[in-house]
Amino acid sequence: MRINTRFPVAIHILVYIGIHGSESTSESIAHSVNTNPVVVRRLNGKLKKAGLICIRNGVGGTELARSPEQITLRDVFEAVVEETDRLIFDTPQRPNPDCPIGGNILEAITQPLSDAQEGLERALARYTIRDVMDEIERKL
Amino acid sequence: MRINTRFPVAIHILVYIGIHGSESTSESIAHSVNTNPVVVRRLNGKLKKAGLICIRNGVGGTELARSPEQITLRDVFEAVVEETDRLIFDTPQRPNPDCPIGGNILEAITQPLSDAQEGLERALARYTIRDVMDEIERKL
DNA sequence: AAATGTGTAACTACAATAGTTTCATATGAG
DNA sequence: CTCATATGAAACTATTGTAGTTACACATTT
Repeated sequence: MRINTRFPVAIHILVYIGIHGSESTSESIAHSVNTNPVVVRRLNGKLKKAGLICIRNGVGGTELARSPEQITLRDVFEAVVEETDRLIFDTPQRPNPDCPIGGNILEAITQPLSDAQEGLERALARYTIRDVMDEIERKL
Repeated sequence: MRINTRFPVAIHILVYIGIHGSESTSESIAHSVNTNPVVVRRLNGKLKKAGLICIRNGVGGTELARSPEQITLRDVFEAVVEETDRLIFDTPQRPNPDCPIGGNILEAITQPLSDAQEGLERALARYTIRDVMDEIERKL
C-alpha cells in the first residue's frame, strides 16, 4: 500500500485549526500531533494549495479557508495524496509484455482499481471536518 | 499508503491459473509476472490459505479452488492484505495524549476510515477473476 | 531593526518489501 | 527405490518511501 499517515495527520491538523483558530502555528499543531513542526508545514503546504486553509506568512498562524462543515474528508484525501500515487494500488513494475496475460493485465485491472478508489473516496465524502470535531468534543 | 503491489500481482496469478490451469507452476507464473518464483510462491501461500487455489506439492502445479466467476477481487484483496494492515490507512504513531485533540483523534476517525475501506472493498466485490480474464481475452 | 513563523532544501533513520539464494521436503516417473 | 522436479520456508540484500531533523532564507508585524 501507498497510503501513508499523511491523511490522518492532515485531518488532525484541520480539526486542530478548526478548534483553535488563527492561534494555530506549525509549532502548536506539531505539539498536538506529537511530531516535528516541519512535518506539519509540509502538510500545511498541501492543504493550502488545495484551498482548505489560509496561512499567514511572517507573523504566522493558520485558518480554515472555509467552514469545517464544508470540508469533506474526501477534500482532505485529495489534498494530501500525491499526484503520482493517485491510485492507491501500486501496479507491478513490469509484467512480461511477451506474455498475452502479462501484456494486458495492467489495462484489464484499471477499471476495477479505479472503481475501488472511487468507492473509497465516495465514503470519505460523507464525512466533514465538523463531524470529526463533534466526535472529539463529544468525548470531552 | 500501505497497499502494495501484492494485490495486482495476486490477480495476475489467479488469471494466469484460470487460463493455463494445472500447468501453472511458480516458475511459469513468475515468467508471466516477470518476477522471481519465490515471490509467486509467497503469494500462492496466501491464496491457498484463503481457499482460492489448490497447490500440488512435490510434482507441482496449481488450480483454482473454485471457478473464476466465483472469485471476487474482494476475496483476493482480503487474501493478500496482512492482518496487521487490514486498515489501509496508517494512523500516526502517537498523537499527544495530553492534548484533548491528540488524545481523541484516533478514535474519532475510526468510523470514517473503516467506512472508506468498506466502500473500497464493496467496489472490488463487483468484479471477479472471470471479468479480468474476459477483459484480457477481448484484447487478444 | 528585532522577533517570530513560514517555506524549503538537504540529510538521516527507519520500515516495508521485492528480489534472491539456499536447502529441506514432498511427490510422481522411471 | 531413486531421481527429477516443484513447493515451502528461512535468511539475507537492495531499494524505496517517508517521518523526522537541521539549517537557513524569506516574510511580516511591532
